[in-house]
Amino acid sequence: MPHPHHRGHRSRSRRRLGPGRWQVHARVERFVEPALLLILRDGSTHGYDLADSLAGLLPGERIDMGNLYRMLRALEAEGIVESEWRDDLPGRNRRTYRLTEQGRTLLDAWADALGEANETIAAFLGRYRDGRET
Amino acid sequence: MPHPHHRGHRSRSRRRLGPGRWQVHARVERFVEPALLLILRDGSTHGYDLADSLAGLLPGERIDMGNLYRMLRALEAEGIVESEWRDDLPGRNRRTYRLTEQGRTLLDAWADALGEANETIAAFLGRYRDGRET
DNA sequence: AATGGTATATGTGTTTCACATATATGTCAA
DNA sequence: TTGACATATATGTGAAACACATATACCATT
Repeated sequence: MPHPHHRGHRSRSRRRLGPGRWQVHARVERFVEPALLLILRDGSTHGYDLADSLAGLLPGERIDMGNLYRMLRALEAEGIVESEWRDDLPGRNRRTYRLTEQGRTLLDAWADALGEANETIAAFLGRYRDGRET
Repeated sequence: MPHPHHRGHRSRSRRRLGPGRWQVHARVERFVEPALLLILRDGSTHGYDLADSLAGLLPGERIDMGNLYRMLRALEAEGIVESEWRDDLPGRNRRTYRLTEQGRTLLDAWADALGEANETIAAFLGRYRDGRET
């Protein structure tokens, strides 16, 4: 039984590579949520299958199944998604999720917000490049 | 003396407005850091003044002075920025920051990462709109 | 001397998240 | 038929990022 001990404190967005070298990763907070909603808008599925679909929308991100299921249950408690146990399908039983009307509304709100975020980032990059070119 | 009690748990990225209505805010994690570095690349200043400049890069965000100063001190500990106390300037004493070589390298890494994030968001929005148009 | 703006901090609880672990079932091969 | 492995759905837990509150001190103006 190996000691967990003190696993070195790592930032989520920055990882040290060497003196003065950082591997940086820019993440949108809670981005799995809108990704989930978008996938469910295009057809209902179950949690485990959602992980595969998420990989396409989240390049370079590792999908955490634990947090994914937690999020699905939270979304259901809020009326964003609805689920149903299916035992008629091949393979073992699974819970199938679909988007509600409220979920659709929330997806639209996320799309607006992500559009704004994109403009904010674009403005940053514009100013960044302005300074480089001179 | 008012009780802090249980201040209702608020998400940073979602705020309830009514049943089925959410105010959504898409944020890039740790975005103040690259913003800070970009501002310092274009000229050194002190913390309090940085807050004003940050407002331009972070539309709709409230700048937290406490966390801002904490971040500046952390960046200095990592060699990303350097600071100097100035008592020769008008007004009260203040600590003036400037970007180091390492800081410049980190800024470049952030710019790369933010470019990727923008593409990820754009891909999301593309798929979102594809579904709407049909 | 009191008020208010400037300037730099620390304290602290919540949310988000990474990583570990638990549990049960279906499939396939030795 | 047992063992290994993939499928499928969860819970436990600690750390990082952050929002909000508070502290301190100086300067200018009334």
